[in-house]
Amino acid sequence: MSDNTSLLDIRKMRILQAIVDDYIMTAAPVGSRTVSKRSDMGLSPATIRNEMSDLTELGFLEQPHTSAGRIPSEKAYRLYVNHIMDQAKLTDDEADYIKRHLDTRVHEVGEVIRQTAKVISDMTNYTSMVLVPQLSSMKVKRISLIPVSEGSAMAVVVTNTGVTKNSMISIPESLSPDDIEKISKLITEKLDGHRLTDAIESVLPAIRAEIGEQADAVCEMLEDIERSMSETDVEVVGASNILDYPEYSDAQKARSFLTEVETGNYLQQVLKDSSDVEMSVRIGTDNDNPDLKDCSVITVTYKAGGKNIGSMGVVGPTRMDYGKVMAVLKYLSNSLSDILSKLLK
Amino acid sequence: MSDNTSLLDIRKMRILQAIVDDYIMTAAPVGSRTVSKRSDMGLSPATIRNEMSDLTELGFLEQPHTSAGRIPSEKAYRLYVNHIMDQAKLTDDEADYIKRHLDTRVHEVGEVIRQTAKVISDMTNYTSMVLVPQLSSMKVKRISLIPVSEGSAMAVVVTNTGVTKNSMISIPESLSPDDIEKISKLITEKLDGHRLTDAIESVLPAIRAEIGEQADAVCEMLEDIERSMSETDVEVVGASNILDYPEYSDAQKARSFLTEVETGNYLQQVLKDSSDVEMSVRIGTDNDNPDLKDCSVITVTYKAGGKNIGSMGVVGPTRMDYGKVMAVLKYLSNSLSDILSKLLK
DNA sequence: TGTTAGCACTCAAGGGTGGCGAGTGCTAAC
DNA sequence: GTTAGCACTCGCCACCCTTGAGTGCTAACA
Repeated sequence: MSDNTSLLDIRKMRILQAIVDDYIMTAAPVGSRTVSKRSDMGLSPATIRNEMSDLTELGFLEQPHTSAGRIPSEKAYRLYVNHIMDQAKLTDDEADYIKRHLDTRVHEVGEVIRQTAKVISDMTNYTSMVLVPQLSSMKVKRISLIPVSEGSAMAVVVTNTGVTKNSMISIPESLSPDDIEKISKLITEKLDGHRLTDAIESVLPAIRAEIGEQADAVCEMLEDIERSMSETDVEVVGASNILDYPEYSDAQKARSFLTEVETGNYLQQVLKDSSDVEMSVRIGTDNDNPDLKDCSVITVTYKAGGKNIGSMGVVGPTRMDYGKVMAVLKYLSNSLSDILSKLLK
Repeated sequence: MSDNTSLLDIRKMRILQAIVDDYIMTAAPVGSRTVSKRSDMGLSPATIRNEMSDLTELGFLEQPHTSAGRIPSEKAYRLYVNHIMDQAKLTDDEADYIKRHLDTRVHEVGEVIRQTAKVISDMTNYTSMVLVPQLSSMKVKRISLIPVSEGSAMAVVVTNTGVTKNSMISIPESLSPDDIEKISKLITEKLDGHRLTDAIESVLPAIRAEIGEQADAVCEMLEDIERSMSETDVEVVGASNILDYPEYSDAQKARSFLTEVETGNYLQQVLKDSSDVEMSVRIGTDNDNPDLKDCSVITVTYKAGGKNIGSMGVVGPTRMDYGKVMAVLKYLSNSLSDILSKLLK
């Protein structure tokens, strides 16, 4: 991958940068004259043409048809992101915008997540997505069971970091509300400090010892809780932004993008898969999802208390303003981590 | 409104019906020949033309340009929905589809709501929305406060119908977890059988009498709970379906529709406003929202235990298959009411 | 040897033209 | 009251031509 660098001399790199930069702005094939006109280039169109011809041969550029300009290939975007691109910094205005819109007084995790997704989407004008903090890696502080009706209860799990999640579970009819309260206390006591995923193996024996008769029922409940807690939620904002980009002016293309985003399965998987790499960039067919073959997905992680607890990202056309998006995501990763670290203290 | 009926003789009505039916199917202006060819009409194009000319004068039809056919006006859709349209019944296949896809074994309200929204959208191919059951009209059975971290707790409200809702609230630092548990028991006891909205006026004095010192803090908490509980959630599915209709092939139009649906404020308001009329139909500019001026919104209510507890509906182009949508919604209103009545018993 | 000017060539996009067909309104006859 | 006939309108489409942006190649130049 990084061998690519040695394949290209500095001039080719600069020309490729010019082409990618221009194409990201305009979505129109870039011609030699356009590149040559860039003040800092100092080469005639003819020379540029020769270089562009080489770049095409090397697989970095493509030609929609003979007499059109060139457009960058996926390979070009990868090189661009890894070696060429200017690392953008946010302007003061942009940093300001984030500060004003991430309200640190909000005291609910879900609300902060939604705000963050909104800010990402507003600043980049692409589709943003934020995974809500994952419980699986955290330690349980408390599990409350609240009787709701015959045969059902709400389970609320609170972790040591203060992240909460709740879900309805079914309970055996044989358990009275009092029993439930007792069990609720008991499992909180036993699970305190353990991961939920370890619950069944490590803690159940102890529970079984104390409540012989109902043990099976409790075991089932715990499994139920564990199952529902491992379900992930993801907040998606700005899906319709895609319609601002001419490559999606075709209703059919837009439709398949939006359907994919609406169901969200693939993107959720990407966020989960990337939740341990600080920043990941998937360009075009890196996404093994045909509906997103002309899209790029960039993700970053966020932390609380120094530990990764979730990830967030952006989906947009392959012709994406990588510099800007990466800068925004990096900045917001820090902001969100700060806020959550305080919030979940 | 129903005066319109007397303005039109039966033949005009039948012609108008033919035109609306055809336009709903094809989205193309309907000409006199097309109407005449309908087997049951038995009139020549020329006669139809005369009638169409009258209908245009009366404001039921519009002409995009001289030599095009006619398209129905909003006024025509209103007449069509109220007096002309054949009341469609679902086919056996469709009823079957619903039975198979509304899994009655699911025991969580939220999940049932999501399924319902999905089914509506799949069957109609428009955008569906379902308001989750509203607590405001129900009586409280239990309020649990679960300490999460210093200064914050999760409040879980359970109503007598078994609907639950939870939210984070902030609590005074001075309250210990034990205090919270005590208060949780106390307010459950006092509020049992009351509406949450009455809580503060009717119940607080009693609470105040029992816990003098912390009463203000508790009062604030209750207000906080009440506020967050009155927030409504709405499940929206199938927004991208709009791209299947040629009137939204223009990216700009599609964009404004999708943005409006994505933020959801207006539609949420409509659902809330219509939560006491069995079925409501808003056609075009009935929606005082410029982004939806070419859309129609149809809503129905659903019940549990004989009482309206929420509403759901469909948004789509004004050229909407009203008969089908109304049939689907009516059927699903019953199904959902049945399921919820059992679920929330 | 690298750079550049010149030139012939390609091809998409845009504008103009004309025919086609769906539709209308009017009139006159049944 | 209904209908056939007819002249007229106008959007759509296919066709053609022009334009212009862009290319590749070649030959000359530093």
